[in-house]
Amino acid sequence: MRNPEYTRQLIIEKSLPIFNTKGYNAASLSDITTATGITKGAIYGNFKNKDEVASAAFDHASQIVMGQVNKQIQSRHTAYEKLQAIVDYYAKYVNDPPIPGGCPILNSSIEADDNLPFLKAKVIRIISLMKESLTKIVNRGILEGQIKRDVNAEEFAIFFYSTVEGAISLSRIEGDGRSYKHVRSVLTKMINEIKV
Amino acid sequence: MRNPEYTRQLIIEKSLPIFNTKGYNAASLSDITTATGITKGAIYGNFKNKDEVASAAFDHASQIVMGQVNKQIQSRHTAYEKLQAIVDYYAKYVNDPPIPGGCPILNSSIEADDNLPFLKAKVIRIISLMKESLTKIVNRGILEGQIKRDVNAEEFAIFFYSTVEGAISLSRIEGDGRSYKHVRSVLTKMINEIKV
DNA sequence: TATTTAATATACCGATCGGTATATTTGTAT
DNA sequence: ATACAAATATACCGATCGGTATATTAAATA
Repeated sequence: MRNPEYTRQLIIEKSLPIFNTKGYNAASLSDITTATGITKGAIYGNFKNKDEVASAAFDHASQIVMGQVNKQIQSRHTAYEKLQAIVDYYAKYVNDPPIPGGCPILNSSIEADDNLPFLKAKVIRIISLMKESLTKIVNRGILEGQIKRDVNAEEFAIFFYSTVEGAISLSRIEGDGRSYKHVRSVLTKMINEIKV
Repeated sequence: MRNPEYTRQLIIEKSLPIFNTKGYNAASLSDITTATGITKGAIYGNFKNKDEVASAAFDHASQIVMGQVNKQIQSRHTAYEKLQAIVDYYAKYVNDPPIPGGCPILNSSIEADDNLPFLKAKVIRIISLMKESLTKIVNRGILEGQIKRDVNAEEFAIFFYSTVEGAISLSRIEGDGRSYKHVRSVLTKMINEIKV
């Protein structure tokens, strides 16, 4: 009662930016109680433990990121427009990311790698989805005669995603978008080069 | 007495892999005392606080990485060979990095970004050195007629570094080198394309 | 409106954190 | 050999951690 679904959602939404900025270890339960205005009792009434909160928060983050990326993809009608739209979309991760703290996939990837197996599995899955989505764009582009037939779709997708994530991390730590702009420039050229 | 320089070095060398795998926050003083076999008294006799230990450890990491990269650079005599050697060098970061936990620059970049200003400054500096080093390779390559004159050296350097770091994070979380191999393949093509 | 039950708040737990004050040990110089 | 000083070890500090047991509150049912 007192709407546990709302409480659960409140916890997820308020804790996500905390996990994404401070990281899983540094984000404390008291950070979450402060941010939500509710108590530990309510948190542990809705989640088994801190891992489950972080897990749910990451799922929420994945949903946001994938949703926004898919929106970019669906609003364009050719493969090269879709790719360019994704590059442009990620530009905002430098100064105004959809979730404070930068890209949650990249952040969680680094932190979960050696220490958080429950998160690692989720990160791997969402990265796989991203790669798959990008690969499909290229492959469909080839089928529809927009992209050159000799392009290795999966290879291009992995390369594309690596470059974008790397550029975000670079520009974020530097605190300005110059590096990302340079990378964007190169990626734009590459997108144009694989056009038919 | 009892060789404080040795003790200091011991602390730095033993704490570095701990910081690099667990992250600054999760790495505890007791982790370090366990790894070194010395006590907190010895640590605080040689360092002001935990920040200073992490700071010194990161400096050590920077030295290792830059040293190994420079070794790759110096052992090749053309720009494209140098660039290819760097790509090949970073391949080992996936399964057998020089410092356990992956690339300390990337890891620290993500963790320091929003929370650790003392580390952030150091990360920015070492990234700047990496970019400068890569830019010089390309520029010198242009001057010596190995690289096409219309290549934007700084842009290529930033792009190159972003891609490599992104590829490492991808391959590390996935736990195998397939993604890195794909990225390597694309980068090799690009290196060949900027050759005269 | 009284009762029940689910949801949230409160109060507390042991463990561990970074850090410090002090005791002990060790090398050095006298 | 002894005294001194520097380096390290020990013992302790308050704060905070994640987590839990219990009390309180509020909605649903009757």
